Amino acid sequence: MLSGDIPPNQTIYIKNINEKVKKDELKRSLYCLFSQYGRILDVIALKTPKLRGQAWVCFSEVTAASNAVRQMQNFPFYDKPMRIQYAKTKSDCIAKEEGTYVPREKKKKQEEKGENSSERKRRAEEAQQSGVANGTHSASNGGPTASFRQGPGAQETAAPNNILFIENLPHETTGRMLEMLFEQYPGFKEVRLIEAKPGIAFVDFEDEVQSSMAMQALHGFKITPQNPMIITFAKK
DNA sequence: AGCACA
Repeated sequence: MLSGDIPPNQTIYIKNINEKVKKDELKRSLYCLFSQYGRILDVIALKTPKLRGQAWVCFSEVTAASNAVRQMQNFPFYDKPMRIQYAKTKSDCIAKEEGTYVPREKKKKQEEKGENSSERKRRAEEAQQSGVANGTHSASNGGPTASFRQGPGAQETAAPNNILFIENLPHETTGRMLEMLFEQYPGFKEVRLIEAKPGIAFVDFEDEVQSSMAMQALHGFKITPQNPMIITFAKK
């Protein structure tokens, strides 16, 4: 097995993360970056001496984790190549979804089975609330959603050009986050956030062919479940 | 390098 002899897991373990980035920003960026592979149940990052520079991203499907491990391997994230493996153990959020979550008691190894059933029932009830920014939509599997529609009656659309206009961004979106999404595509030049208008941005590419590629790939990408990116060509 | 669930 290429990924260090660890069997596939719904959760990926990421190391070699730039330790300078704040925990909260880190979680958001990871969520942003990895939700192209599937639904994310939780993102875990701790800054304790033992755990800084590492993170866990829990997917609802193992296949999503597998694609993420392969395709994002060595991805330059905050200037450091990510090292990605499957997690060694099952995440709590996954166990909760399955109704098999048992709160760890001490420093013991986690037990596989043998808990009393009232505990189990109580846990299963809590299983519906998961972490971070998740949603109950089904789309967003195997890549950014590409729901392209240019309805009639919509406002006039600008001719293809090298500048993309991004709307419907969560107000917390940072330039860094957008950079990480768009710089994957050839010809990327820069992201411009508009101070006065949160929720929108411009992204410059070398030419309109390259901007089109990025648009097709990222239109509808959900930064949060409520925020599919709307991408059009900027009006010149 | 380091595998947790504040």
